[in-house]
Amino acid sequence: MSGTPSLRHQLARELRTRIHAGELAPGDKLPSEPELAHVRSVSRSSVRAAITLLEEEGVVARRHGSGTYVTHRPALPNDLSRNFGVSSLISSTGLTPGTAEETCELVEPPPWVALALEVPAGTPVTSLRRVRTADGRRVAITTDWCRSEHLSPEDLVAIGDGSIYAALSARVLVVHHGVATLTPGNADADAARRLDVARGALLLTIDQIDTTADGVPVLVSREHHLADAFAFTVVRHGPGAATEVQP
Amino acid sequence: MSGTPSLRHQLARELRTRIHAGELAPGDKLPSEPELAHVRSVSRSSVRAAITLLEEEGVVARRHGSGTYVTHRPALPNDLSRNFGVSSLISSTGLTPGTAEETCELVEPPPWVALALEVPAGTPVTSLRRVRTADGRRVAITTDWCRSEHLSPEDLVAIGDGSIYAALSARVLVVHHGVATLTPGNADADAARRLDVARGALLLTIDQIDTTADGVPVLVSREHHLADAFAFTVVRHGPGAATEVQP
DNA sequence: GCCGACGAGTTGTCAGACAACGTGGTAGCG
DNA sequence: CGCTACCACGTTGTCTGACAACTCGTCGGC
Repeated sequence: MSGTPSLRHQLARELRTRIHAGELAPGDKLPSEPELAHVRSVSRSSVRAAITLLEEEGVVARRHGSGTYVTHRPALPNDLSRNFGVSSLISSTGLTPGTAEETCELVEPPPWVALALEVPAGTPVTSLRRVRTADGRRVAITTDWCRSEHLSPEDLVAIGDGSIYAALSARVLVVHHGVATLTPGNADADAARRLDVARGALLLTIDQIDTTADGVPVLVSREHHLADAFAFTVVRHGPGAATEVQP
Repeated sequence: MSGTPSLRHQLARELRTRIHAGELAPGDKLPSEPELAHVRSVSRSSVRAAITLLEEEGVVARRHGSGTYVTHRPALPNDLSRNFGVSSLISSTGLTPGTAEETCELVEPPPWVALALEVPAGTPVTSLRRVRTADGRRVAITTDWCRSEHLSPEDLVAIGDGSIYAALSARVLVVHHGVATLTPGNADADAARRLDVARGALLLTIDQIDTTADGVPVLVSREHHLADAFAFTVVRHGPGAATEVQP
């Protein structure tokens, strides 16, 4: 697919890395656009486009006539607006991710999953069920479903610890974005046993539908997280800046 | 403060409205950049900058040499990445928002709130505590804290049903973004009484710190939502597109 | 019928210019 | 000495025009 990302995305990525690396601290002023353009030997248009990306991400803020500044923004532990897997979620806290009780099979999905995957009810789909651990402690139950013609159970066992996203990308099914729904819940008997906690323990459930840029759903997942194992955060923009809902 | 938003933001807003209004359906191709520029009598640069904003929001996707297309994206009931108040959250579901048990006073905040507001522990701050209703049903408990020099208790009772954000904006304290943390929980005795539910009922708690573009914290809030009253969703981008965490 | 080349249309990048705005310094005034 | 008004400079915002890179339908040759 798209071999090289566009120039502005490369530039944005460079700047983002420099900022996150601490080279540019919050409140610092970025070099001026003409200067950045000269240093990298690109046009000012491209630099501007790149900075616009970062601005929309909330990483920097522009001030007309003054300069562009790195915004004061806390390092978010687990930014929900980014689509990471559970493994990177765990390793980002410094713990070692692991897997227990992995089950990979062809199953008849729950109705809501069939609906999300746009397959007729009753159609068998590939399912991957795992209990995830952090430094050995059981912290989450995850279930992934995808259409059997996209990934077969054999494909899944082959990838092992690799990301499902990577496996899908190899099949030209690049996940563009996912829509997640969050609901609190209590552990039922089965979940309590798998997670090795008392029945009724607090869980945060994340149901998610991942789709390509064309709107084709490729992956549906349900994750039950132990409430005290993670803190989920999200940056919320606005309120005035954008978005009004209409009836 | 910034009287007029920059041209590209105006253009982006227009396009966004047209798309959300259904004038441009998912999958549709936008008019070409030169055409949009000509129709609105602005330069192509500004149109490009506007579309770049929408692209980063995930509303449209560009394809080099082909065109710009509206992405397939479901209408999200309550997009967490947007910073709306509880009132608009309720009214967006078609119900009528209301308030019960409103308390507005000067209090000594919990330590985490004092920390977030960057005031010495023990400093009295303005606090607004409300039980929110939807069509009369009690659905959420919200508590807002802000520094007393920003908004006094008298200011708050004056605004009545108006938004706190609006009151802050009038004081040149424009909220740029907020960072929210989500945790599941069970209703304690007090919460159960206020919400008129059984003790132990499932709640979703949202702790949020709103700051200006300069990183000045202006509003801290804690909201306890009845789990079955709302569904919170968030769009998650990636995974490949952006963001790699580094140690 | 199939395949390759072509061309119109679109986005991506470049270059240079001027306008709008903030900021700091400086000269003038009280 | 302190304060204010003004001005020059740097930075971002927008405009104009051009060309490169790419997509996709079409048309001609085989």
